Amino acid sequence: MPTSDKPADETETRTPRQRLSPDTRIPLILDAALVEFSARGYNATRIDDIAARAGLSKGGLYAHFSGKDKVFEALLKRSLVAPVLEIESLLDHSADMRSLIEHLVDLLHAQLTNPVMRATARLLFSEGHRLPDVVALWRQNTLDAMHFQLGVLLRRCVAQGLCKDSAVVRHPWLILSPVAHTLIQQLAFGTLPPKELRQARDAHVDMLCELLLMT
Amino acid sequence: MPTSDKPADETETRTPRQRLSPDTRIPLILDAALVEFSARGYNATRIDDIAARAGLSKGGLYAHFSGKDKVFEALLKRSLVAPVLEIESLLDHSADMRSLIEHLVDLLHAQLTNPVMRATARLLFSEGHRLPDVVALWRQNTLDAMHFQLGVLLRRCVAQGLCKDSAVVRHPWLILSPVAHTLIQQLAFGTLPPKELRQARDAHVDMLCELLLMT
DNA sequence: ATCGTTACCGACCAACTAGTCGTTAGTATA
DNA sequence: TATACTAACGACTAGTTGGTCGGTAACGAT
Repeated sequence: MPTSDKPADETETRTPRQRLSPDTRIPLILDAALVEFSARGYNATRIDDIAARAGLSKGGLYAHFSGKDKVFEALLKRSLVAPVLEIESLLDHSADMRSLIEHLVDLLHAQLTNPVMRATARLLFSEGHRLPDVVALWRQNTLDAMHFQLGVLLRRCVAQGLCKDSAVVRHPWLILSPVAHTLIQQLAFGTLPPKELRQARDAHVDMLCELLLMT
Repeated sequence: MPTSDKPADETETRTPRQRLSPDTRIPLILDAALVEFSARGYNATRIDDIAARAGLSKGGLYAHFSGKDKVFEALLKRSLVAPVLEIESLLDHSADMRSLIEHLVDLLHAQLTNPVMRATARLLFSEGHRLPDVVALWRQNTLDAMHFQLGVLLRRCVAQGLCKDSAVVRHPWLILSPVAHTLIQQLAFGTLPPKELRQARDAHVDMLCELLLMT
């Protein structure tokens, strides 16, 4: 029996070589980068780790991206396109104000439990200063757009006599703020138990009902 | 004129050697570490940078701390002792509910504009996972304590007939949440212009008045 | 003055890692 | 099957940085 050309006790699975087109490989790399970057931050993440998770070697990765920072940039830019809030789906409930509020809060909290969104948010806060223009773009496309849409929606409800003209109608970001609080807790303390999340959701609904519902 | 023993164009001020007692040097090191860590994150910060900002060399720094992680730990632990909210100062205003609310919101927003607090918060979110026990301690000492104190205060106001029994009385964290929203914006987008900060403050007051004031 | 203590210096080392590049091997086309 | 193309490999380089250590100098005590 000939001795193998590799040490015989190699238990690792040596996937021979997987050749993929850039269109399928690049998303794999970005998925891997999201996991690695958000787990350890930009500097502590090694290119080799991203490459390994994406199923290729560092050299292979450099065939698709010219540097670590380019991977990071592409990663954040990809997350720009995701719509955060589909206001349209709220219109189905616009007859009953309470169910509209509940649906809205549920939509917001669903974002909180989305791991991809959480990872992106963590990167945005801790490493966003590397790409100020991308962050500014995200602010426009996501945060400001959300505030605007909420404002339009609520003012229409007021005009239709469905709800009171409250401070949160004039300042729609107040509606989002309880979610910001929960997000901060999740970033600082890790995932919250479902019970606490449900309580946060209910408290949020209570407050909005108190502010908006006609007595 | 004899040539100096150093290159003549050395413009840097070579402070000969400043010998300080640990009691005065260590705070200097932690101050420097807060600036450096919060500006660039844990991994991107070099020991030499902290040392230079603290006015000594790397070797000198290692006379006080046995490693980079120990500096970081001492830094976060120091910030634990700072009281975040002096509930007592609110009691002076407890006669007039509106002025109590305004004073409370002003206290919270003052924290937001405190650069030390902002830097600590940034570190807590982006690098807190390195020291989970310190973070847990911070949660107990600061966040939970604040929620508790707010709850006590508000329930007393309700009992005295000063304000309504609102959702925010049952869930005091809702009162803090607009501040969380502003904090997130500051972390992601840098310092906000004073005008926006004032608008956020006013909106916050408006909402709380709407929720709490007897009509 | 001298002596002991210790905060501090700075050259050095060892480990780590971003990025390079000549080579290898899948895949498509003829 | 032969050939061209290119995704992928992996050993290597160059630069960076956490940590060490023998020595130096400031300061208090006698």
